[in-house]
Amino acid sequence: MGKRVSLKDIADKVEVSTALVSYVMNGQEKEKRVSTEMVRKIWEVAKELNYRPDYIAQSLRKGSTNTIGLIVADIANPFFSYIARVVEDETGKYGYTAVFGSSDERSDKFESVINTFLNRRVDGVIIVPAEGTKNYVNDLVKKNFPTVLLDRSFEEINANYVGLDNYGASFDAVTHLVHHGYKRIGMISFKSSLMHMKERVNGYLEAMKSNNLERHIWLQEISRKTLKHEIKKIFTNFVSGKEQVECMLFANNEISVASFYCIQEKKIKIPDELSIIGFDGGEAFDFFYNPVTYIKQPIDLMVKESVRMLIDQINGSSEISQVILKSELIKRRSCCF
Amino acid sequence: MGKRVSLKDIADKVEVSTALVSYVMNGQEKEKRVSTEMVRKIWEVAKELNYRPDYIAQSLRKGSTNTIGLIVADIANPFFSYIARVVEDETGKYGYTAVFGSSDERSDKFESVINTFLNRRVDGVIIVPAEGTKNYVNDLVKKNFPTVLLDRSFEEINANYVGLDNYGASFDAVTHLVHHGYKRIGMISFKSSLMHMKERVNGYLEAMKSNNLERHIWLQEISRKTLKHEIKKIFTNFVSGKEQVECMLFANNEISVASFYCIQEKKIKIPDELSIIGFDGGEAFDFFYNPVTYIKQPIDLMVKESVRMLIDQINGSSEISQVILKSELIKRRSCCF
DNA sequence: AAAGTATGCTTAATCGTTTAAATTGCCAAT
DNA sequence: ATTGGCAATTTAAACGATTAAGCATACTTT
Repeated sequence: MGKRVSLKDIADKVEVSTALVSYVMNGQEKEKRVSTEMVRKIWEVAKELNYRPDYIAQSLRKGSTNTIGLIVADIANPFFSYIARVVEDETGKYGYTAVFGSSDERSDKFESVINTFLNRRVDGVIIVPAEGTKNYVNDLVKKNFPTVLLDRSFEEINANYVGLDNYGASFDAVTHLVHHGYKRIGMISFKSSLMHMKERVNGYLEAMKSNNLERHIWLQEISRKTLKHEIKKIFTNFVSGKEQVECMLFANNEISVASFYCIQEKKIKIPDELSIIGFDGGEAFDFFYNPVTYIKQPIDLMVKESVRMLIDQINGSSEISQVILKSELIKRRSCCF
Repeated sequence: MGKRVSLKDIADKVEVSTALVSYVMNGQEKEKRVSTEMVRKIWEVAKELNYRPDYIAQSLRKGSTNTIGLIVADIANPFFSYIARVVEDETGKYGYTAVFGSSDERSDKFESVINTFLNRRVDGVIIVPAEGTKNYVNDLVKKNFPTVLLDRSFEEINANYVGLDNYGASFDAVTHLVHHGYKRIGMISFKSSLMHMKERVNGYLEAMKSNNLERHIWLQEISRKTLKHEIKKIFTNFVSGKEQVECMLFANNEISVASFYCIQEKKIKIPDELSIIGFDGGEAFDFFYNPVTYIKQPIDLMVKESVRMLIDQINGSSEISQVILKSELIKRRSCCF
């Protein structure tokens, strides 16, 4: 493979020092008083040799890579791949490149990915933390490593965070259902120590209570590892009439999609036999035979804000802030019609 | 932020040279005859200081970054995000990290992304080429830069390539339809100079011809830029009875999904009024009110193969090969029922 | 004429590694 | 006594950039 062209190659050809070439390449010809004629010559040769700066060498010298890491649960999940896309575009605007990694919701993979990022000297990270990564994340934050938590956070960690008002989202959704006459409103969520999940559940519970529907609370907290199996069990019971529930709220898109498959298979009529409402949206929600009502997160806004916060930190700001955004209920035929 | 720990910090503390520490860190204690006692001490201090090698420095010195670049059309598109996920896992197995970029099917963005990759000194690239990038890709290949084309290729370029038997996929799909009694079979595809698109169209055309259905050829080659608008026009005409077509083959998932939205909106009955069949699959295909028959690409296999080929090249192999894989027709209710 | 200053360029250290080659002691063999 | 060999370690260059500091030379000032 053709050898790379370095500053030295240009310097040799023009018969000057590499310093001078560097100044010109970086547009410092004014400050460093390089003669007009020399600037011309150097650019000419640089173009002739098709010079490309070596970012690796620049990074080593400058101590920064102009790279930020994004770690999500699974880049193949539409929710996260959309986030990735916006991160890519947004960081690009600031002259940064984004690198991605999937944690699979496992703390060991999470750590391995983030260690790789750190070894590669990313300037900062945007993290959708996985279960059990609290201490690791806390260490990062304490070390003052530029970090922004996205979508999920931990209690007792004072970190930059951008996320949804999850409590309010659930609360409002349930309230909306109640206003449409539903009483037996249930929820399927993950057993999780992560704040966002807890808040979604709390919003549901509190909304039920404040509407005097405590006796109708129907909460299935399932484990991610046995997702499909547990969902299947729930709907088998539902079909056999064991579960008295008119409407189900799905706590995220994984649960939603798994439920959709089950509902489709068991030919449960939506919304006649059961109303449903989920988080996040996506193609599955749009094309389910009756489009599914969902709680829409302002992903673009969330990502823009988190990138901005991260870049601020990288540039030295030590201000810590939590940004909580409002969701929007997209009403469709799967309930309240 | 806490200063990084370097080899020198360990060396200073143990009072030896950095070379010795480097040998130990790289497991070369045998070859370099480092004393057992010294090995112990160095590891002890390394752990105490929590030493992490600086990949940037290593890369500069070694001339390789252990990174490969993947460039797709849009990381938010489920087809590509799934590819990205498999690439991430697969490269990980070889000790490589993957970086991603989206071209948005634009040659200028494509070049800008790949230039960034090259400046960052990725060891190789897996490319889903965009329209109009043939010359650029050709240059890479000619320079012997490790490159694998995925999903799409160009004529007259002798590059490593992994893709589908697109001609056969279309041909077989149409043949299958013919066997089920369809005659007026149409296709919607993109106007494109890219091989995979042309082949899909050719497969359709040839299958029509060899079944004596030439008179029923109905081919809409639309432009990606005006996708939604043109799709809308097509279905408006269809509804008004202007188009005599019983079944439509969608040339990729973008066209499919755009069509699904239109079909849903216009309440066209599938498969009663129109049968449909698409490429790629995904949640949209699964949840469309009648699940959509589609041509399934063996993505896992394709990616595994392309990563393997790329790593081979990086390791010095100069063998060039084209791997063409077979698709599978996933039959569902949107046609032939 | 001496001193000051503006101009245009070079020198050399530095970032954190890797690694070929050199060095130092020590012991055994001639 | 000299040589050779081995074990254990050090030295120093290299990767490709950046950048503070230094050094001529020429041009103004007083």
